[in-house]
Amino acid sequence: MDSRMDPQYRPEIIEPEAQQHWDEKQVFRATEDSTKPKYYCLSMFPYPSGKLHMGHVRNYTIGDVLARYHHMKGFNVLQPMGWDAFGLPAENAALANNVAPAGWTYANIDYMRGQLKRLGLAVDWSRELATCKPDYYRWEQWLFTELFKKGVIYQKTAAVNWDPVDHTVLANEQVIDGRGWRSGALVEKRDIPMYFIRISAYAEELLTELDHLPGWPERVKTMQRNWIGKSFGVEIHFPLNARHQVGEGDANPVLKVFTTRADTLFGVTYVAVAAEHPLATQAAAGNPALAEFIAECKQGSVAEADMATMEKKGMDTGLKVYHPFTNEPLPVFVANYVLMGYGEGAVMAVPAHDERDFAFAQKYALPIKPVIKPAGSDLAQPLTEAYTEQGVLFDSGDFSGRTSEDAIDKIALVLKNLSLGEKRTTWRLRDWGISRQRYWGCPIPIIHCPTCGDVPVPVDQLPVVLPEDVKIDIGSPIKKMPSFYETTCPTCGGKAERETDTMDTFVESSWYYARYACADNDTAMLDGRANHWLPVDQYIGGIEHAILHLLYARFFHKLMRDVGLVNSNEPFANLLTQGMVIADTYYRDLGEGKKQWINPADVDQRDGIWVLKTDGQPVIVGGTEKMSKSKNNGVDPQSLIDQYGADTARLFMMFAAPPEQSLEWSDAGVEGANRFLRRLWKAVSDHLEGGVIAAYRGGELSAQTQDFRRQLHQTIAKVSDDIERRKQFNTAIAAIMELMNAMAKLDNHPATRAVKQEALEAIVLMLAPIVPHICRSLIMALKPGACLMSSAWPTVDEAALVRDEIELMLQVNGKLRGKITVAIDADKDAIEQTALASPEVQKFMDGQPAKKVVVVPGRLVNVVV
RNA sequence: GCGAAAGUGGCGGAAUUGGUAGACGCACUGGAUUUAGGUUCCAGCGCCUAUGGCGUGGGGGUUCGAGUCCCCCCUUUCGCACCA
Repeated sequence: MDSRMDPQYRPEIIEPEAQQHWDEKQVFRATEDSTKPKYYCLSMFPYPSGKLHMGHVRNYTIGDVLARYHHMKGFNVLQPMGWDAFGLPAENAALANNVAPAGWTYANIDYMRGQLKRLGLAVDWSRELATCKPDYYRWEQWLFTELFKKGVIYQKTAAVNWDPVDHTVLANEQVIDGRGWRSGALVEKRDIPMYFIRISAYAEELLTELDHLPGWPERVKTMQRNWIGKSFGVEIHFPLNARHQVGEGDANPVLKVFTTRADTLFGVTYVAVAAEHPLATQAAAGNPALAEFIAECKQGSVAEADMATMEKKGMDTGLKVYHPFTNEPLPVFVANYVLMGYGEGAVMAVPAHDERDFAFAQKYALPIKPVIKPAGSDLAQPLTEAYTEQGVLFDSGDFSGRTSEDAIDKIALVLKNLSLGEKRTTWRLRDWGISRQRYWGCPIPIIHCPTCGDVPVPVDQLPVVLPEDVKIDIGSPIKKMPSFYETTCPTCGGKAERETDTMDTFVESSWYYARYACADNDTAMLDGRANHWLPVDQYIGGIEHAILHLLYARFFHKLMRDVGLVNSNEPFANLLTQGMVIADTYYRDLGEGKKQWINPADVDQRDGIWVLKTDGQPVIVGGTEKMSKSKNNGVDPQSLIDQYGADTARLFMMFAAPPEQSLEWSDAGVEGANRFLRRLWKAVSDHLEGGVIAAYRGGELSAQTQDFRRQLHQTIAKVSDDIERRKQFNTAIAAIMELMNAMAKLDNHPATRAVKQEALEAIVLMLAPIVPHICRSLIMALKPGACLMSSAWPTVDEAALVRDEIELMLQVNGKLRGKITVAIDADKDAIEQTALASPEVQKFMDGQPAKKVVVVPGRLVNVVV
């Protein structure tokens, strides 16, 4: 093969050849082999939206590099792939194109599977799963019934976005500026019954276990901690009637509030309740204006970001509550910024020490009463803004003079003695509502019986199969399909109706990682193989999943543990959150604020200005944004692969940016990646023209070749560390490029050629996880008979790293002034003497002795004069 | 609004533990090769008033030494529970 090696790099020939070979030999098939350490490498599975986008290519290349690297390091690697196949886009596509969601989804899966295979991923396709298939979701339904029986799943009402024109529930993304996306009608909040999973019961464990996940990015853990939001505070009861003596509180009805700032209790000037609070409903009964205001509060979407940014409004209910200590009457307001779902749905308002309350008090001319001041100084009054720091109490009765921290404890104690409150822990985390009023999802396995109530579908009647042959209109077709919902009660045998809601698609993605271990099991959700492979050793996916998906999956793992399905506590040992793929945007102004977005592939730069290729007329350059349909700035990976091959696509993705950062698309960068691969091919081809030679095993080398060999082994050490520990592939590639540049300067003596053979073998193997197809061809050319998939990762020859001299930077007063060369074992005194004697230092000493000399071993000397 | 990150040449980025700022690549410039374009190869490439000085979003601080640590500010991005 060596002498007959094609002098041209032809990815269109070698890539299909390699893929066919791997496929036929089933080299990526994983079996439970306990003789080797296991490595379960998982990338977040794709939603089958139609075709692969660049984000997928990036995600799966990162995963593949890690999987292939660990394979070369001797691990038994599992890398599976599947489809997160239920979801809203299938219903939208069905409406737009008049096709059934199932057919659309399956066609997309088939197409995208082909695309993934063209990337050359080391995936075990025998474990492929799709969440929309009954053999997957039947186990989700089974677990639902188990959890329902345990009381972990329960029913209650919750607010949804209701479109009053289309008579349908809208997802948050279907609400645009408070209106339904299709009807344009003002959206309302509506309470409907839904099923909830008690994630709140696991809040403490979900929080504390974060401390035992060293392989997770700190920022993801911080976001999850904040999301769970454990806060220590005080529940305070405000009596609804004035008290005539202490201790009367017991029989007096109270309004409960929760606060983390009980120290500000004497600064309360009003209380505010949510629109849905019983007290608000009670007050509205005889107050039409208030009833109207409460109705107005129910307009708009349920999204928290919308609620938080809307104008803060309120209305006095006319009701009063009484301060638990001073017995002072306080007005009760209904406020649109108080959330019924958090704490007690009521807050005590302290305008002097809370920004929102301050703004609200100014708007409605409510009193602002400061009670906290910084330690050792006074507050400038009147306040121009809320003082939100903790400090020292004043004007607070017996508590004046205490610090905030001290006062919180003391106030809680006194309240407890009065039976008017106590210390409490609350959580921001709410139970997970999993009911969706949509069609394309996993049916909730519940039967509503007029006599027996909600009955879970018995195991022998599972799965409840979602009918796939349907016509899509506004609203879920199974809600209008008696053949689906008419049934009999499993308990009493009487007429009953099936639940027609489906589950949140986050449920499917909360346990798929475990199912890959035993996707072929048709008698149980999971078996012993799950415990062999779990936890996932490396999970890779977008940072946008930092909270919801990753928290739900952690939660589900604990649920599965507690029904005996898995024996570990956490699903993902190491997490890598990859950044977005972004690209420049181009547009033309159509007037009236409308823009025509133009794809980057259709523009060209001519004489410094960007023009549309088809008409040569200029276009406007927008910002660099996430690749998206709306900005038409997506670059199709398919055309990239067709033009340059999968290896170029993979190399560009890995080289352009470190995995956690966003990656900017660049046509020129792709060219550069391709150029490097052609140079690599040519380097091997040129080297082999000199004839077959064995890799260097020892013997005399010129100083230059010895230096190069040291660089080779330093590079092996660096690349291994970059991939394994730092997961920073761009610097690994850069180091290999540097090594290639250095190699090009070497001579062709036989000893040097042996070192080049050693270097090229190492370079090809180090690049193999990133660009496997070209490396398969090159290793076979370099070492006739070699097989890439059985080649081991190169090892560092410690002897090659030895050196006897080292260069130190020379600084004077912290500024670089020169360099000195010292023996590797030179001590501090010797280095200091060499530095002080150097002409660079003498120039600045001016005959004076040095004030100080700092020696940093192996790095630099700093002389202070 | 709340929570979390990130700002370094013309561009993407490097600098791993407070110790040579700008590795590697792109773009650009000059040269060689070529009928020409492309390719390939060689060299140069932070800025300035250039034997020196200034430079990591802006302002202050700690240190012999700061892109890195601390305080304040600005900008951008991500998430916010029914998009996945």
